[in-house]
Amino acid sequence: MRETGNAAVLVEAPRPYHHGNLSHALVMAGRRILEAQGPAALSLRAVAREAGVSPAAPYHHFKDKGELLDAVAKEGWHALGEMISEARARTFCAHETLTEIGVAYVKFARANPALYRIMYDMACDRENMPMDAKSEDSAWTHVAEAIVKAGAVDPRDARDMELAQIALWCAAHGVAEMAAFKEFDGLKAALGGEEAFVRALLSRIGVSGLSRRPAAH
Amino acid sequence: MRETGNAAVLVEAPRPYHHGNLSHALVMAGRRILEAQGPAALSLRAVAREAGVSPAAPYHHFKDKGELLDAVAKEGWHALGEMISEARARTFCAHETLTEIGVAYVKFARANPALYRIMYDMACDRENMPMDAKSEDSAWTHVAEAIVKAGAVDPRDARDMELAQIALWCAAHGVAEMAAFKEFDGLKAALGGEEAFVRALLSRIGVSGLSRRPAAH
DNA sequence: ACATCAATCTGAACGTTGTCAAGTTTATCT
DNA sequence: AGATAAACTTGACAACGTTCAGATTGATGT
Repeated sequence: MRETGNAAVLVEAPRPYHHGNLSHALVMAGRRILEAQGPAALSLRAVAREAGVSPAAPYHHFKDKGELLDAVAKEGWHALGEMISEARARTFCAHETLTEIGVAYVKFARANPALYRIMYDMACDRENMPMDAKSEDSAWTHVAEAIVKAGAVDPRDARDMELAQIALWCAAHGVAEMAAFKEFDGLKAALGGEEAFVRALLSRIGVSGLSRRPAAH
Repeated sequence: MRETGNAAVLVEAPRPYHHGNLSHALVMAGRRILEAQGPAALSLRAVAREAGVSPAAPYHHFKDKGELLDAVAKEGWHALGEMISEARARTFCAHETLTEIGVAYVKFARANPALYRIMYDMACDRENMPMDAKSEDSAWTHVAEAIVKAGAVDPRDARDMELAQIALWCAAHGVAEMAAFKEFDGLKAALGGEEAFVRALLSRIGVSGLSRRPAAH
């Protein structure tokens, strides 16, 4: 890609003036900082530093700090989508699929808490869904499929369909963020680890039974 | 703004050097800024400015910006607790109570989104619950009571009890944050407003039936 | 091959933020 | 009254987001 010299013995070539593709490198640097030092350390300048460029360089690729974070978030949603796809591929019965997708979602959010927070923040304002439902292979459509397979939602009732999807998303999001509370460390341990805790909550919420039509009260 | 003159015709006395009780005034100023200008505008200096003191004054009452936010959050949890109490007082049947508590929770979070975000952030790290369960009259105990009354949770199984409470909390939190997505504006309108949307989600998640023991899959 | 040009990156700057040390003002206690 | 502690101000520092005028480069057209 870059080096002109004979041997770049170490990792990086002696950084040519033009970086190759900085925008991608910046996003990666962002993720690295997020994982290593937490969300408080994620400054534009720190990202630029990590990528080895001047503090003003990012402005040629992103109009804002916000736009950079957007890109990081997009990356995150993509990665989460793959986790969900894998979870779906591992399962057979539809109820199981819903549960496993939920667990995968929560696991991802818990493994990258700072990233997940940014993903959520960025998705809030956007008009369009993070994982675009248009794509045939999106996680969103996988969930829709699983819900239909699982039963009682009439796939012709688009509104009800969407509600069920959102409800599942709510549950996953809620559990993911609650699992971050220190408060529950004791209970987690008592249940045999965080995954058990998460599964217990998801099943309490009735994720695997989300397809049931709600009882009129 | 300052005037020392004879009559403080308007709201405030001509602020003596010692502010009375600044800590409280700062918390209030914080809430005001949060509501009026959003979370991005909530800087220590802005809060101090709003309270009419120098940027360094808050440090005599809070060790950190974080500690100030903590205080703001505490205020928020208190206010939310009152909403929940009211919701409980309005209802009779236990299923209804659970639903109405959920709706009240979400309504509060949606009415003060920036404040709610801070409340969540601050609760994350803390060891102790935001609404302390010890108090006889806490919202947490109200929920516990409603869950027991609603049925199938064995109140002697403390662990199961706690799980049910957390599950309800997850649901409320999830719905509250999902309701912030612009994405769903269309669906909200189609359902006849945000409250209808929220109720549909909560009932889909099965909040009113949270007391059911989870089905083994 | 060479000049041109737009894209890319640097350097220095501005205003704002969180935080601290040192000084000033007020209240309280003896 | 005089001393002591509490509450507040002033002024400073580094770090941040952002901008802008230039320096550097790879690509393009001749």
